[in-house]
This record gives sequence, C-alpha cells and structure tokens, in this order.
Amino acid sequence: MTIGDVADRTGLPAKTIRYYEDIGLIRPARDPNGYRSFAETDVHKLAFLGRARALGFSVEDCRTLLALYEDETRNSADVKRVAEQHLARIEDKIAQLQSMRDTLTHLVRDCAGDSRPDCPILTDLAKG
Amino acid sequence: MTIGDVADRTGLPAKTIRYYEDIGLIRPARDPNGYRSFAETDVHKLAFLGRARALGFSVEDCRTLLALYEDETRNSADVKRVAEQHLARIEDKIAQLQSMRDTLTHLVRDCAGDSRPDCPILTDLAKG
DNA sequence: GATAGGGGTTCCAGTGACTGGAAGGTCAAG
DNA sequence: CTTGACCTTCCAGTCACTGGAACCCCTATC
Repeated sequence: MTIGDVADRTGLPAKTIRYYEDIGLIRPARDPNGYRSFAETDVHKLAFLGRARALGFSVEDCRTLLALYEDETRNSADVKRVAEQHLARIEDKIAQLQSMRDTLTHLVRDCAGDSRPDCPILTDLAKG
Repeated sequence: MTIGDVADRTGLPAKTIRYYEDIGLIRPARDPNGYRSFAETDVHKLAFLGRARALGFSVEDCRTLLALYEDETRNSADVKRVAEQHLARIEDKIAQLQSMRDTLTHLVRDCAGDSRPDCPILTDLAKG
C-alpha cells in the first residue's frame, strides 16, 4: 500500500504520515523503488494515532499510548494516568477559554458597533 | 525607564517586550548607551497588549486593536468585528474541547486503572 | 585600578505538530 | 514519447515566545 492509499484510508494527510515516520511513530517498509510500503499493522497504528490526536493527546502522549497498546503486559493504570493528566489539562484549558469568553461576551454586547469611535472593548483593554 | 522596570510594571517578560519591539508593536526610544528607554505611552501600550493577549487575541489582532485604539476616527464597528470573530473562534475551541472532555471522561471512568492490561481507553483508540 | 554583580544588548536555535513548496524520480495510460 | 499523477527528500515557515551564548554598561566594593 502506498502513502496515498493510507492517507485515504486513515484520513491523515500524507505529509503527516511522513512526519510520523520521521519522528519514529511508525516504520513502514520500503519498496525497491523507494516508495513506502504500508502493511495493515501500519494502517492500524496510524488510525490509532489519528484517534488519539483527535482526542487532543500530544504526539508524545500518543507515543506512550502506542507503546502501551503494543505491550501486552501493560498495567491499565499507566494508560489511565496518561488519560487523566490529559483530561486535567483539557479542563484547565476549557476553564481558561470560558473565562475569556465570558469577558468578551460582555464587552461585545456593550459595544455599539457603529460608526462612532467610543468602544467599551478598547476602554477595557486600555484600563484593565 | 529600562526594560526591567517595564517588565515589573506590566508583568510581561523582558524577552516578550523585546519581541514586541521586533515585530513592530512598540518603538521605544534608546538611551545613548543603547538601552531601550520606555516612556509612559510605551508602558501603556504594553499593558494594553498584555490584556489583549490575556483575552486570547492573536498578536495580529492585537496590532489591529492597538491601531484602532490610537485612531480617534475609528468606528467601534471595526473593533466589535475583531472581537466577535475572536469570540467565535473561542466558542469553537470550547466546543471542541468539551467534546474531547466528554469522551475522555467516559473512557477514564470505565478504566480500572489497576495492574491488569485490559483497558477501554486503548480499546477505543484501537477501534474508534 | 581590579573585580564582582546585576543590569542591559544582539543573535541564533528550539518549541509542537505540522504544512507548503521546490526539485526531482517512478509509473501507467494514451 | 509525453503527460499527469503519483512518489521521494529537504528546506522553510507557522505562532508567540523562550533559552542561551557572547558580549557591553554601570555601580559598588576592596
């Protein structure tokens, strides 16, 4: 299977797949002409990576998760820890964004949005 | 005023202040010895930038907002548009993160987190 | 006068996770 | 034989800093 087929099957851009090989997440074989030759296991791993990335895991977390996935002697506790830490980071981020949203919502609501220069958004930024 | 004083007063790292000069957000004067010499207007601008950044505006948005702030003939509509677009991006991001959080919360809840290898998190990632 | 310290200066490289683009090799179809 | 769609590598750019090296400036102390 060539990289284009794999890109179609996994939904990952070919560039991303090459990048994942570059940083050692996958090691596809090569055909005599130099083209990457993907096996089902490669496609499977890439799909795994795609889903982990879609859940927001960092590439390094993905590396860890993939290693755990392939380690039949893993402890689920190790997986859970990675996921919990990630979840905590996400919750922090959500809280941060919600606070921004709340402030912005008020500012936007109070701004006339017309041709006059007076603007509570700028006033707020200028004097905190 | 030297960069260290300004860093203390604005809470921005000196590195960041130099960076903002680099990309043309501020233009502090220079003392004969080559040190940056900040006026109150510079400090004010930096505080403005700090608050805009804290609300999540991109540096380019900050440049726009600062220009609008300094333009006495501005239309508040222009400010409002920038803020609304930013708000929309934030809301998208929140929705995305909440969806991740929901999925992760379920997965984490269902994972035993013990010394056995079985793990619904990995199962989910492996077969989406 | 030498030195130590705590400023300041520039410039270069790295971060994360790709993404775009150039320059060139390979292959099947017409 | 050429066209076009693939594939290859490598380099640069993204965003908003951040760390570090190598060096200059100023004050205080011995």
